Amino acid sequence: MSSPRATAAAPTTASTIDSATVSATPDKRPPAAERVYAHVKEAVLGRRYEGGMLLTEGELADAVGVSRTPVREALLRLEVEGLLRLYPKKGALVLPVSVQEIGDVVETRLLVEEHAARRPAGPALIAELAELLDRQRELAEAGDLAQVARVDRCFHATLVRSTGNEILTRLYDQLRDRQLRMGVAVMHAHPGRIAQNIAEHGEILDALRAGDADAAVAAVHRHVGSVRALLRGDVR
Amino acid sequence: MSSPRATAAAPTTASTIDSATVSATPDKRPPAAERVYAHVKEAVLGRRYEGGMLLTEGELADAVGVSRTPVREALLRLEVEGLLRLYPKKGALVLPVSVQEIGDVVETRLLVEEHAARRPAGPALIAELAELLDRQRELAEAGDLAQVARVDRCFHATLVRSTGNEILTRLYDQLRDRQLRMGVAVMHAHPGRIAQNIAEHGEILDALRAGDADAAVAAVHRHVGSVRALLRGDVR
DNA sequence: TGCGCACACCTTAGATACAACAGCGTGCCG
DNA sequence: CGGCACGCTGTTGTATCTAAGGTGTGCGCA
Repeated sequence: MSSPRATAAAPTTASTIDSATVSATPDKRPPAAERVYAHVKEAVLGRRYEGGMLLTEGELADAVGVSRTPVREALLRLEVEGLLRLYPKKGALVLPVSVQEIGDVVETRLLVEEHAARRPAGPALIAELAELLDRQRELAEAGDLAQVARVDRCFHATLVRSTGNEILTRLYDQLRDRQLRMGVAVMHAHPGRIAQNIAEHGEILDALRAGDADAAVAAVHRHVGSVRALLRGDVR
Repeated sequence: MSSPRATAAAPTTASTIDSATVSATPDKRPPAAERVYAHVKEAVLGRRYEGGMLLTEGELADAVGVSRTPVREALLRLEVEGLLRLYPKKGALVLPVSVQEIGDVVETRLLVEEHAARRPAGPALIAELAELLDRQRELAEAGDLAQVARVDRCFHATLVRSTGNEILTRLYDQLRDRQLRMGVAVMHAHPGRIAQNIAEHGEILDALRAGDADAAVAAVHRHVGSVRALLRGDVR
């Protein structure tokens, strides 16, 4: 634990020039500080770092095999995203999911998505959404739950992106990340939920196709509403 | 526009800091890295660092009188807030305000504020807003434009905060910051605007008092709409 | 004269070293 | 026996140092 410096992580120690430059190293350098960010984020979202846990820069530095400097960077970004809270001289607290947070996330999602659904949808958008929906159906039949969830998220993200508003798009992505912490097992726990999910997507798409803004908003409202119900039940 | 190199040496009007930091005050220390954040943010919002300018860590470190490490931290935060864009090995670009950004900010403001206005307002909220409006009237008569702007912002922020949604509250604050870059001189350039602003606030408050959600939303819509018109005209 | 290559400078990226601070336990003193 | 104070430990905050990357410029060569 207390080994201060990374001893193992030396992929670039290959001193022989030729081998290093040409073929031996398959360019194994995902931007360093990014690794920490990805590591922590994944761990927090995947609940491997549980809420209430206190992370320290040193620990993470060891765990990922870098120094504290990039760790700091990553922690800062994650705090802005609302996953951590940095305490001045104590460490980084993994924020526990609160009822407040769940409510806020869902309310904001609803606000953004309804806004997106209210706008008239062009043919390109409709085609894109239709394809995503098809894909989701296939994956659901194949039983690939993880992929289903991915496409589900993509469906919504596409809708939001269609507003052309970068602020909302970025915000929405963050919301989905935070929501990930709340309901990872939702789909898994309720297999029937997948069919309902797809059906609701279909309703949204149909309303958009028909150019009926009110219906689209209503469909989104129902859809997010049912997600909220699931999350409420999933609070621990 | 195309000036490639940063000519940012001059704007260090805050050079008085160093004298303050060293000896003048014995036990006074505003959180260190925060100073850089405040410095840069203020400079960017106040347009002393103009859009398109390329800041370097070293310059800022010198300017504020700290090392590059806290500068890095500040720059990172500011990038997330959308004021800067960090280019991998070049520096921090002060993002120029674009038409796209103006549109996005106003659209998002509108979305959030309308949402807030739609909710029924309790007596406490109404009282608070009424007091702010009064204060604004007084300040306007006294001719204190800066304070008027401050209270104006507070009025809206209070309304948004009344939703109890922390995500929206934080978002809204950021939006107002970004808007600051776009229309600092708006109020000053159009003195008659102040009266209109106060009148529009009054409309919002009245609608909330009456519990008429639709009217409140409409009033907010008009208000933000007129702000948008001003900003459009203020684009340079 | 024009093109290309190489070097030099300026930048960030990351690592490490150092200082200050907070919390806490223990031991001393009343 | 209780309270206070001191010091120890673990943490972040900051500074400095080294490596690597990129860009522009200038020189050499065709």
